[in-house]
Amino acid sequence: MIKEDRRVKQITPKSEDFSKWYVEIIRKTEMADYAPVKGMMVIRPYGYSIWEHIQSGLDRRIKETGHSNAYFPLFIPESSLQKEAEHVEGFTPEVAWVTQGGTEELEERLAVRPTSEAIIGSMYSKWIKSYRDLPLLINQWANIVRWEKVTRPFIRTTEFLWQEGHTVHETAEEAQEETMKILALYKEFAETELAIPVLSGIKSDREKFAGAEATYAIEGLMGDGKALQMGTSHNLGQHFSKVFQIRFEDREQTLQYAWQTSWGMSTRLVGAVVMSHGDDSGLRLPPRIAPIQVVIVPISIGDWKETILPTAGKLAAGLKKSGVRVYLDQREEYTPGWKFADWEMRGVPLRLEIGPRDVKSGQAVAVRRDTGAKESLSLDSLPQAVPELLQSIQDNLFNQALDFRRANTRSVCDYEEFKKVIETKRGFLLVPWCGDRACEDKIKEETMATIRVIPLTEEKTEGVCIRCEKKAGQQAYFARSY
RNA sequence: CGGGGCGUAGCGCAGCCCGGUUAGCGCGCUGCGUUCGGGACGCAGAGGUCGUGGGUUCAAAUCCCACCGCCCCGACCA
Repeated sequence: MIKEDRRVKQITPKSEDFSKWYVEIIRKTEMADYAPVKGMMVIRPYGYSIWEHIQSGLDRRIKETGHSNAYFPLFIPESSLQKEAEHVEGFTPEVAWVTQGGTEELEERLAVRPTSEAIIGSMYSKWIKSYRDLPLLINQWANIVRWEKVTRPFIRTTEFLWQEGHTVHETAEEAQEETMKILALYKEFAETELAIPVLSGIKSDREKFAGAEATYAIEGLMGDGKALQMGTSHNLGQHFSKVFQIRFEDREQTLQYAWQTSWGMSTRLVGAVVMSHGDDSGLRLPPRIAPIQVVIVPISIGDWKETILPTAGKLAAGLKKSGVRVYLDQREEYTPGWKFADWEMRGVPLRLEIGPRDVKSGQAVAVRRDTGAKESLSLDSLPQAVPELLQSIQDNLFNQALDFRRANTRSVCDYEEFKKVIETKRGFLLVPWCGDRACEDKIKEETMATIRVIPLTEEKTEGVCIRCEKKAGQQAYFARSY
């Protein structure tokens, strides 16, 4: 029998060095590679395919809720970017500038978009005249540049891909409704497609988007106990409409500033999938976003090309017909054992092995990536059984991640205990908080933990602030984060 | 941007202290053959601006300076 450790010799164990484990997975599975410019990466076909599946699931939901895609320019005139004071202040440290076109110095510098509120605001002011033009519901898929000091593949790169929704509404209520609708959409997406349970709620002022009235977010818990912001939905109020003069004549024939929202999710989600589900053997991909959902490995013995391959080929065709993304690995230069390990590392949810014994008995051995469980299934049953198995794997990955998050979410009232848990176990800590920025800052200074979200409950909280012992009106989830 | 570590073949590393033939090893890669139900084996091969640029020296992977990149730990952020 094969010992466990033989399978994993290529990857640093997760428990030994999480960061190293993460980077090794990204590179060894050929998801991405470092580019010549600091902080920039190439997304290779395997990684890009995961992103494409994320895109399609998200794009479908965005369209189903009435939004249309459009595309705005990469460059933003400096004067536009500087209109919203808080926005400029927030983004200035990480904006890349174009100062020259060809050999000519530009009269006005151009910002490479760090986000598109400014450029979109300047266009919306031209398009919106009447309440009849509202709501305006636009999304764009784009690349973004933020000059970050510390980068990590997928999680934080200088350039990244994302979608950003930018909507305009007649009333504050409608804008708020939109903000919450998208927050719910993001949560549902993360949980059903990525199999990552997320907390959702509102950000503290300290953590909110530069220029927003309020920021809502979904937060996932990664395998090392650190939180990751996975999507944000902002209620922009009238901040941008006032500076970009986005005005409309309302139903009472008075001129009003419009109410806006913006929201985004990015290629960071690919990193979230790796860090939520991966294990010591490599990736474990949720079937819904896996580039390959099922790999068929024929056991290459003797005259296998005549005796086994036809059956394997028929099986592959049958699965493809039932909508499964299947790959028949008929490479001759690798042994079956090598292929098993390789596909496990790449996170393929389900493997089907077919050897001489299986052909004889009309079966195949199915091996789940999530549990490692093996079972023999009849070939006839597979076109039905495989989609069910994939769903079961999807559900199990979600449940495992949920168990992990539950085990690592703690209610704490004592600050000493808080510090101890953050230091030793990490995870989410739900604690009473007075609502003061000063306490939040001190907690960050002293423990490196920040408020991830403040849950959206109507319930009143009893007790006193964990840090200052004033009366706490609310509870907040704290964690160390990426 | 601060503190620490690292950069030698595609990947992982040795060599560097104490400068001195053609710069090594494992894996991977190429060819041929035997194999193949959990990372096969034999034989033959290919592959290197020793991160980049300067300097010291008769001589630099090795010593000195600068720069670049990556990783970790902090300050800032999808």
